[in-house]
Amino acid sequence: MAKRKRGFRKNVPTDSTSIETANKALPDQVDEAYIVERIYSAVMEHRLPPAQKLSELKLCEAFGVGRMRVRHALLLLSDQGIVELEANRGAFVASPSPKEANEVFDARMVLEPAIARRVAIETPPEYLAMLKQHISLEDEARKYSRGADLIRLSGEFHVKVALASGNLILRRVIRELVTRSSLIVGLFGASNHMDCPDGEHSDLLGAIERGDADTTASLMFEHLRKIKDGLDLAPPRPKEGDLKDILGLR
Amino acid sequence: MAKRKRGFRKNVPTDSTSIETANKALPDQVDEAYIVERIYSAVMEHRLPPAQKLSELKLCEAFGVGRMRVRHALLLLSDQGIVELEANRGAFVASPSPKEANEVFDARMVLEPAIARRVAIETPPEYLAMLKQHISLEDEARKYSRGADLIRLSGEFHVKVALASGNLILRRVIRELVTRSSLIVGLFGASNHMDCPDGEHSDLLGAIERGDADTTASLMFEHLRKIKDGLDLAPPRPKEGDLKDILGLR
DNA sequence: ACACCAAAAGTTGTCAACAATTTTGCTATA
DNA sequence: TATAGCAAAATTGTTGACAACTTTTGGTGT
Repeated sequence: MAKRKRGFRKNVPTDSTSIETANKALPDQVDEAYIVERIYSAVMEHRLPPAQKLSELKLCEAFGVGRMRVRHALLLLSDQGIVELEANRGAFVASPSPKEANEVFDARMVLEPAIARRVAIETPPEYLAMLKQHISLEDEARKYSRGADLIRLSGEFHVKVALASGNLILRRVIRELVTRSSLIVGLFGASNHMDCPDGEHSDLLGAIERGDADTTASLMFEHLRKIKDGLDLAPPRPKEGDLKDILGLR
Repeated sequence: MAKRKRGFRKNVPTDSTSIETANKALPDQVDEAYIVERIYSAVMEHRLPPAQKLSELKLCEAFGVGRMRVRHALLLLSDQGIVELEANRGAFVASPSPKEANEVFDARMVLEPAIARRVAIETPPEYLAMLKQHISLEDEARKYSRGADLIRLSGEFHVKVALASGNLILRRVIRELVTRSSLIVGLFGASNHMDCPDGEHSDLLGAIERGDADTTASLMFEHLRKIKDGLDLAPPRPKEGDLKDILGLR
């Protein structure tokens, strides 16, 4: 990512927007990477819904930066499938089609078991501790029914497993896919959907701790399959033109 | 990627640069994706060496576009580790450190066997034909000692295996890693280095055709290990300041 | 001859104005 | 009242000028 030396902000917004929900102070230097991170987070926490318009002006005000920074960030996000750019119409949070959704989960079911297997074979102890702590956070969120936190944590677990490989490239790949999955779950998740069924992360960690590579891989695979099966991808969502069909007019 | 409707070029360059080697006519619409593709290709064919300066002005002339397009392309490339941006100094073809090189091959050795396994389990016939044809291209290049072609084809084979999964996300991930590998081989490849040893791609395809998933995965793993072992990653390359050490002065 | 400093040249980063397009709101007409 | 057409407003895309920084060049003094 680009390095910035002289990244001075011009004006700090007084109000917080839908993206800057928590009244966190903005960092001294707001660069493209920071904006990308914040949008990633907002998507992961289901605060930015699919197809949400991302107006340049609003983002400029939210982050207190010029339009260029925002456009750069949106370009990067679009390259990763998190945002869709339409010429002269602006940027929108991606709204994956069922076909794309299939592709994302298909990719995850190929990649994540392999990564998890590798983690099971050899995990630096500090990463094991991180995973353990993460699961206790999940338990706590579940215990106190903090739904929003649980959603975020469920996704983050997968990212942390990838991180536990010690390889930042793998983390990056999985983070991208997990974020897109978050959009997909928001779109296609049934009402009674569970993002990551209760004990499964815990079972996975157990297999990793035992160094049981095969079990780890197959647990990860089944775990993802279960999530995917919980989605309702069958009927392709109707296009704009089919509005009449949706509303039963015709 | 951003869609463009009115992408008119302003002036077509008369000379061809190091990037625009083949005197191919530029497409009507030169968008960011096209520039990115061309730089990808140039890196894969070892025509753009690591640390090569990518001047905005020269790229503008080469592609006949405004500075904005070029900057967008460079930003995307830097996000993928193909290009490094230094503030106020410009863009350079990435020059991976031994540590990064390790990380890239490490990631490939985790991901590619899993992808290859999946391809072995189920390959649409049209992709099988594509892989076969590709190997015959490689054979031809070897036969007539077309070294430059062989380098490019060796890398492309891995991308095509990923493509044979039918999943474009997987293709994208592997393409990024293969391109970075091309830089790494250029930097750390021993003089007698073989990018992809002779018969190995052929063996791999054989295992895929037989549907032998386990063999496919392990062949891919060993293949990558062999390539990595052919590199000389041991001594971290000296930094600029250590020039005296290199020249034996001090 | 060499180190040091200053000016100049060249390149990148930023901004603001403008152009192009889409969206919105209004008006006239059937 | 509903609709088509048109004008205004809002938003995005692009360009060119300028500012900030780096590198090179040339000069000066020791």
